[in-house]
Amino acid sequence: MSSVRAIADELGVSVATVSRALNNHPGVSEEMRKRVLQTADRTGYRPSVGRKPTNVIGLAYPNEPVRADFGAFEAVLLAGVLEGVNERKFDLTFINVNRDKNRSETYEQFFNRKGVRGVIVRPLDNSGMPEAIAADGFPMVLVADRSDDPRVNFIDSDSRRTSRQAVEHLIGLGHKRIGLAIHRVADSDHRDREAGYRTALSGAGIPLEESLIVRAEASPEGGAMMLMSLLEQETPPTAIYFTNPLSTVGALHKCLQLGIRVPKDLSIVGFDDGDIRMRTFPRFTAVCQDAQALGLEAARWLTRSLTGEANGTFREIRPTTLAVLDSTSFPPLTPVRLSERSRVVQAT
Amino acid sequence: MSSVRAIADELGVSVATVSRALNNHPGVSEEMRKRVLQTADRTGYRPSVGRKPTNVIGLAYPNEPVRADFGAFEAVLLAGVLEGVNERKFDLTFINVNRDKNRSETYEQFFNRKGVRGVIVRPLDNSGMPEAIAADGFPMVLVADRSDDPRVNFIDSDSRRTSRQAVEHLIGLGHKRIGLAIHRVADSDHRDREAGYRTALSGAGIPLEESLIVRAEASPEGGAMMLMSLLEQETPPTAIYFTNPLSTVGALHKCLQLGIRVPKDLSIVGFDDGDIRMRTFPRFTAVCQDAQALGLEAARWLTRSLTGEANGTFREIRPTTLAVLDSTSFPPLTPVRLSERSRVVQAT
DNA sequence: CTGGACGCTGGAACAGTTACACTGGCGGGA
DNA sequence: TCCCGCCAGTGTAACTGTTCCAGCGTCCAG
Repeated sequence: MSSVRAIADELGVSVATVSRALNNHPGVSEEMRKRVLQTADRTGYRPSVGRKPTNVIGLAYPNEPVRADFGAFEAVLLAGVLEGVNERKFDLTFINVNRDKNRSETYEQFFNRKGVRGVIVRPLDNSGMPEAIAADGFPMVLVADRSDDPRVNFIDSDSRRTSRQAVEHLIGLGHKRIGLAIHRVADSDHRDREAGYRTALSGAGIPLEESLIVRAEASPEGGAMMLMSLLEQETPPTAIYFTNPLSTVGALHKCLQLGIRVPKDLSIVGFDDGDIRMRTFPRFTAVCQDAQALGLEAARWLTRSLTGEANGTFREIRPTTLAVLDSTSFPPLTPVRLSERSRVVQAT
Repeated sequence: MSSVRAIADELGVSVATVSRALNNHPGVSEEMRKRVLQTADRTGYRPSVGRKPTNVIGLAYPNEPVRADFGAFEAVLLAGVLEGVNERKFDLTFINVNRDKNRSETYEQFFNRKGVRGVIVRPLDNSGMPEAIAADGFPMVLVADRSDDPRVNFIDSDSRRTSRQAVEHLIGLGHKRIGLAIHRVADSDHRDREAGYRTALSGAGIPLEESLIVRAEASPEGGAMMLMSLLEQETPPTAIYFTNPLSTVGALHKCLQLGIRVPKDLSIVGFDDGDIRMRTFPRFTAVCQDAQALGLEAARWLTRSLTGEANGTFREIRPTTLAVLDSTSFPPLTPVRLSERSRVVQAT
């Protein structure tokens, strides 16, 4: 293991210069900084202040500032992560990567500077950050997403299979026209859910109609909008799969408002990260993702990996489950259709 | 500012002994540890590893492990705290006090060892922890609770006044029998809400009936239970104040299940930390606490205090607000009463 | 009585950071 | 042209705290 003094000796400079270069302090030339960083990287330098080991892992958010709309999913995920790090008596700290990371430092240097031994990465966009961290050789695990890069450890849930089951459940009840209400941005989760939907339809020989697929924000308002937009069509669907908890809640709320009886008039399958499906009326049939388990297992593996109890790469895809509750039933004799003025009318 | 070497010189011992004593390492006599700690306390010892300043504040939870039932309130509060620490480019780390704090070390030593410059304290019981931290002189702010100790900085919201307004709102609509559904453990929040209820009733000259006050867990199930228990009474209330978001959600859900029309058959006032009141059916009239602002202002003050932009003590009581939505109306001609078998019947 | 185990302590070497001094190049004014 | 001052860049040394290993005394078993 190299030290600032080893690096200083090798380059023929002083430890002060090395320290300044490593910490992005002013007063050191760009040329010298580059040489120091190269040597540090090559010799595998890790700072160890006073040799004291610190048992902290970071929760790395790429976006700044950390999302204000701290939704249910994030909260449940966090609860799992906290439980997981607690098992090995690690601490958890939030790290705002975009805010603090210097352009010229590697991820390994950045996280070392932050004093964490490993990171749980929660990406919100396609930044390539997980791959870059893994390439730097820093202990990491990506949570609630996946990567093709073989160096990236991750845990994700696959909602494709269960999404297919959910739609097949609707088909089995007799539904022929099934809508899909999906998040506007197509991350891997929502691609899975759409793929499951398409597979179920084609498996049952039901022709796919692009007009039955609508997109909006993953919010209650978005859910209400997608519901309306589907039910205002000429021949509306008799069942809808909402691929997101918040949009499901919004749609169910709108149904109560409009007097649409679920599941008598319309069947709804939703998506659930926690237990929201139990709190709506009616309780809704849902594709369920155990967000807490995702965070728990990610933190567990990372901490065990750091204590030497685990090794190798970690690539886990957890299945989701289908919970059939009260929002799905047989299709109505006459499907519900909304007029332009958002009033309930009977379809012809 | 003293250092381990200064303490060692003063006591005539070695720095190794001082370091061991300060970090609760084995291999140092209890007598020696006590002397070292006394001297450290007296000279105002603060560790500064390599003189590197660290801008981290801790979120101190007294209970272990950190609550698994990470509810909406905690999540919203945390979102505010994260936003607040972000403003001054501080980091946030979770600190599990019961898990890590050694019995023989002071809070100041403990937090210094953890590497945080200040703490936001979120107590879940009457542990006396906030007072002890303040007595140690460590920068702290208590959030979502208050203390009589003049050294304790805190931010809390006062739901007493608005609770009174809420009940007066019901009285103004013509309600005479108003139930109170309250959390089983009487923390300062729930004491406020009960006090507001009592004040409103006595102000309107309505005699208080203890049978109209019921207590249960702050959960959807608890809310449903309290609803049932109130509506099964001989002369049930025509309006109920649920002092907690989750119990309100549970009660409204139960009403939909039982066919009780809110607000036509029964008026309900709830409590909201975020925007849950907008997601239920009907949207419920609520005493609203801005949990995000609580966390935001706590973090803001603490970080500003650490950067020298603020000083003095911080004691803020934020008012709650009454949001009148769709769950409150005039009392019904014949109040709803539930039989023992939980079926809707008409009261005589 | 003696040897080993053990508890406690100190010396020294280690980790990284930073105040201060120094050097050399550059520009501007006499 | 020359000299002074400034400034960027670097080194020296002093500082922070931690830990390995040796030493010293005590106590107990053989």
